[in-house]
Amino acid sequence: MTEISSKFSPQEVEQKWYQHWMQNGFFDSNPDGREPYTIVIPPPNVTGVLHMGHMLNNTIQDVLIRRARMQGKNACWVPGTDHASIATEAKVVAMLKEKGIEKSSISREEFLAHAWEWKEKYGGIILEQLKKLGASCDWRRTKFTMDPKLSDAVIDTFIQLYNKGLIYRGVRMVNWDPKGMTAVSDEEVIHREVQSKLYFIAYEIEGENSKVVIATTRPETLLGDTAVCVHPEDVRYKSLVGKRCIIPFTGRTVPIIQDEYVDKEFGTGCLKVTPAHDVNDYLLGQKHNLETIDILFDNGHINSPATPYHDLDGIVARKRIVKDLEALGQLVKVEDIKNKVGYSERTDAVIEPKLSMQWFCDMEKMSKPALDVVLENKVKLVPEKFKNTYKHWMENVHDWCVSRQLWWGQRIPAWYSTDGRIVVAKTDVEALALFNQNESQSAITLADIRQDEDVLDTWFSSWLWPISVFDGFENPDNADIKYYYPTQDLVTAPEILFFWVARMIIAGIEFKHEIPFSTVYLTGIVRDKLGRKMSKSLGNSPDPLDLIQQFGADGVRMGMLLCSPAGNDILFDESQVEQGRNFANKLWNAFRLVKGWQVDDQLEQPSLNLTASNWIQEKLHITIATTEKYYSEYRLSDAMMTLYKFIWDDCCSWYLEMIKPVYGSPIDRKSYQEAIGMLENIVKLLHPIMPFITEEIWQALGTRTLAESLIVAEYPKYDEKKVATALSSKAEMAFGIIAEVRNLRSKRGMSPKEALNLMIKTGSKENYGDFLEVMKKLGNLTAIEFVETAPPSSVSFLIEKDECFVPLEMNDQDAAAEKQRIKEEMEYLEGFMKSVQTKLGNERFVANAKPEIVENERKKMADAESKLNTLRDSLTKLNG
RNA sequence: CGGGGCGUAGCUCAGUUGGUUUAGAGCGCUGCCUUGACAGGGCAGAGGUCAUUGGUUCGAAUCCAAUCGUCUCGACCA
Repeated sequence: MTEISSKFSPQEVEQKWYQHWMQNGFFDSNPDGREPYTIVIPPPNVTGVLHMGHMLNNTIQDVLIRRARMQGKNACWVPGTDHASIATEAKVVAMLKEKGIEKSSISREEFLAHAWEWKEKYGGIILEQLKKLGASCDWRRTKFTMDPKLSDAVIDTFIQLYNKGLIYRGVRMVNWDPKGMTAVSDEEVIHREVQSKLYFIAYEIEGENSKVVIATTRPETLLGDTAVCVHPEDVRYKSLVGKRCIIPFTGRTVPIIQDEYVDKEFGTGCLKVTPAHDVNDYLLGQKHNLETIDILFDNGHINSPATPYHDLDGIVARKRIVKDLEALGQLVKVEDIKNKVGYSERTDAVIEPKLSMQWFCDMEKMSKPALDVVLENKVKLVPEKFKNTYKHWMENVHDWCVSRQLWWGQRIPAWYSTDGRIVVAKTDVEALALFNQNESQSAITLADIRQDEDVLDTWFSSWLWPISVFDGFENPDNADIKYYYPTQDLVTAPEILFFWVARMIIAGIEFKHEIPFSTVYLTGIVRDKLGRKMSKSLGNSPDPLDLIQQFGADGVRMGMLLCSPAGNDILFDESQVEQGRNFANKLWNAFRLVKGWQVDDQLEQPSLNLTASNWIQEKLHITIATTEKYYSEYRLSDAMMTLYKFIWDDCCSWYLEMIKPVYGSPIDRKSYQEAIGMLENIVKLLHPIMPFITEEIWQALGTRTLAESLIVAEYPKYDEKKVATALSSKAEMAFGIIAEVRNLRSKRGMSPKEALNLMIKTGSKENYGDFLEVMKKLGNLTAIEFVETAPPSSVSFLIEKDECFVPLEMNDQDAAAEKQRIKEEMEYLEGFMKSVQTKLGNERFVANAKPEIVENERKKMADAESKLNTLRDSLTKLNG
């Protein structure tokens, strides 16, 4: 046994077994007669590297998949990545810039060639990192949202929805990201409260020597003002309505109009209206037929050729305009104000509301059935509290802006003719045919049409994921899609419940007429121990691969699970993965102990070991039942903790200590084999959570064929017969006595090696019979006898209703301490009885409470009374 | 501003439709213990007016209301 290290070292073990599983195809799944269990991975961003959120999320998926596999299901975990159009395009643009190439100087085709090259080089990193974690994905099935088949699916569904009238093109106010130079969806805008300034600016009234003062946080937008608006009931401005005022720097005059939208209390009660750059102003503009003046270039620079601010950056222009207004005496005052500003999720640029021509997906009709399936629990959200959030969002959906002004992604299959017509078709040839189908006179040619320059939102690919990874669009009858769809569980972060989960449900129903998965497990957000979200900018996130290196993948997996109750955020602290590593080490040493025993075939099994074996079997099956229940409720951390306590406390602290032969002596064959069997059950139960160390121990416990690898071993099943022995409560009493005896030694400064005798005064000796030998061994007791009366000079303690005595020489000090102890115990009991008596003395309690509750209170009372009597007797004797 | 969640031991959390001892776990903490599987260990111990206030009830950590704190989602107040 000396050749087995006392410390478990994960590194080489992890690599060895991951290769073993991979090379022998244990992760692979093909349709067959078994029940399928399928998870599609939430495809990480192809530019991404593994962070703590991925670790948690993918650990949970792997636990579910490995457990299902051991339960005999056909487990299929489909991996892949998404193309993350904005993020990837930004990275490629940056890379090109470093090489001295401007995106604007190359063609779309050249750019895409660079992008693909970049993707091939860096795109697989995150998947390789998942392997370090132990993820048992079917890697043969790895998909990318821009794979030909998945792209075809995107284009085909776009065409299909367009033909159904669910996709349209229109000028709308969109969220413009001036850094990414693209529109983004509402969901990609993060609103943050910031400290801003509110500028009060005087506009001259045309033809009069008077002014009107407006208030704005964005003075530069005045260049695009096309009205000033007041509240119709605002008496202060009644006389101004219908007049015109002069917009500074532009020489333009705009009407003063009235609308109830204006808040009389805010600012001066006069609102400047810029329909091109504010959603509300846009609505006002439509209502009052106002002109729309777009004063921003796509890069956020001012587009106002007649003014000195032309082509200045928006922020620079703001400063200049404020300064110039001040010089003109038109800046009345500046106030500090807190307001919410939208930032781009991808580039962190300030979002500019901007009017532009975009493609939209009509969400209202499609979302209704997707709401119903969740409300009816056909798609179960775990934890359930997310149902509310989901409902609220689905009842207030807005149309989804699906076009992006980028090159990286699926190009929108819309074609424009030089005479201003639009068709949607898969290829230019098909488009041309559509253009010409009703043409009686001169048909147009390919040279007369051009394709839309924009690509589709990445989520327009991801929402098809559970179908497209199985080729369910092009080949709707193929074996995979028929077998694996709908999938079972989806594990993801609550942040993308709408971005992704809701849209997948919509797509599933729309295109497949079936929900894509039956359960959505929403993990918590990983935060640091101060409760802050982990982020690159804060630098508060540990590197997951460093953690694995330091604590082992098993330790990290277990550490993460232990502290992640469903749906609650997890406050990550390194001590948690340390706990995971320590647990792995504990298991390792239990294995080392058993493996090191000498076996003597001549030895009979002692009765002690038989009891131990029966008792631990009983505990094992209670544990199986408990974890089973927790898994069914997706309470993984509770399942984990149940196993932790079973293994550490029941198996290591009690069972192995019971059967452990004295140093240097051998063990009997039967006990040895039972111990090995117990270890085998433990590693099976633990394998989904800690795959590496368990496979290592499993393989070392016996000679295994390939097919007998732990990853495909049969998961232990609950057996009612095993708990019929009813040894648990007896064991608890024995353990209680052992603890009291140990405590007694400790309090008196005695060595654990000093043997003692024990006497028990009880009415039910049968409670002890099985465990007498256990008590002797673990309590270091020479003899245990049953007595009718208390022996002289002894320390006593109570176990349930029974009194136990340990005969000891008692000096006065000992006797006094003993008396004190008994008195304290009596006080506790008296207090307890008083509280029970209050209940029983209350007539209304006795009248109203359920009979069994009242009966139980009476029993509590009687038990306490009998204990109290026992203690009183002991005290009398001591006082003797 | 609106919706939702959460406040139980130093920390992270359990506590099942109100009653099983005067509330539990893991970690941490304190004391003691090392030739003997493991100091990444063993044994023992301390530690909580269940956020606050009121209500319903024979009985409340549990149900209701308000308050405070905290997190989260949503929103058009310039």
